[in-house]
Amino acid sequence: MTTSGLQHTEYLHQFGIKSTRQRNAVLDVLIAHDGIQTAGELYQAVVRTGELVNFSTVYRILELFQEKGLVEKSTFPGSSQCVFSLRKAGHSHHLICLGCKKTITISKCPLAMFEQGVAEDTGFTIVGHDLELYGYCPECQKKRNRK
Amino acid sequence: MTTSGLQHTEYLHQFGIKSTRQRNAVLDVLIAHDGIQTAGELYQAVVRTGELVNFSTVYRILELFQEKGLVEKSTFPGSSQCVFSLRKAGHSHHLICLGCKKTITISKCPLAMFEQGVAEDTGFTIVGHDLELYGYCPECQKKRNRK
DNA sequence: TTGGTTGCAAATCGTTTGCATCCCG
DNA sequence: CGGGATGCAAACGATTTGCAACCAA
Repeated sequence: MTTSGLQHTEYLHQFGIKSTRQRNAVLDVLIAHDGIQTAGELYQAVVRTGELVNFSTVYRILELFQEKGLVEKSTFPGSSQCVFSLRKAGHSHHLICLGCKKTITISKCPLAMFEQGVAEDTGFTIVGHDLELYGYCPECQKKRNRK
Repeated sequence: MTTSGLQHTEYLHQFGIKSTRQRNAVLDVLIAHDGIQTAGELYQAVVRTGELVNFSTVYRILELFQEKGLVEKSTFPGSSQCVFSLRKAGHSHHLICLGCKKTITISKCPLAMFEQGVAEDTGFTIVGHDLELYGYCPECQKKRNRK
């Protein structure tokens, strides 16, 4: 860990989250990796930074971060595994490469008007949606073509 | 079970699936329930019809049905549980009530053009997407307002 | 000081698998 | 009859929990 610890503390406080060594470490990893990762990958990454954090603590921290709106929990397409990502300002979605799991954050969301229409048609109050796009990134496309 | 067994057999054959007592029973439940359900709910429903089917068989059948394009596997928002639903003709999505889990199938999908734009921007080949809307149905809204 | 946070280990949940038996075609 | 389908029980991976020790405020 570097001098960023203090900044993390402030950042967490903004979300009403008490700062601890472990939470700073998890936040570090979330910031460093722009995209989605499973709890396991996140845990591995924390360990790699040299910080000692228990696996169940990682889960508890992720749950807390999610409640406070700092991270977003979603699901890797097809699998039943949860993935986590830092919530960006505003509303965004992910484009996920099925080959290498590379993730691109998409800040445009085409659903606002659509939701409104659906709400009118159904009488539902729509509070949100899950949207993930998936496909293959340029590199993985090449690999697939070679086969 | 009623006389529908024979119809189910034909239906399954259309998908290249051999008919068995257990598969007919699962298909029955899938047809009866318009919307998504977890493997567990589906299993319970099968048991309730009086058919004897093993839990792991249900999983195997659902996996097979999915491979053959008869059912769709997705994820319940927020949770890590898989849910299954009969695949409708064409492309569709679900609007899920967070209160009572009632599901409405939405046959419109606003993403085709959006995907094209994202593909051009990123160089990705986009092969699909997960989209689920969630909110509260009219009944559950009332319940919530009473609190 | 003290209530919230963590580590540890065990429990739990959903899902998958190996293998012997069974049944559809 | 034969190969695929099933039941059973055990394995499995991911996630959650109870409890005692610990630490940030």
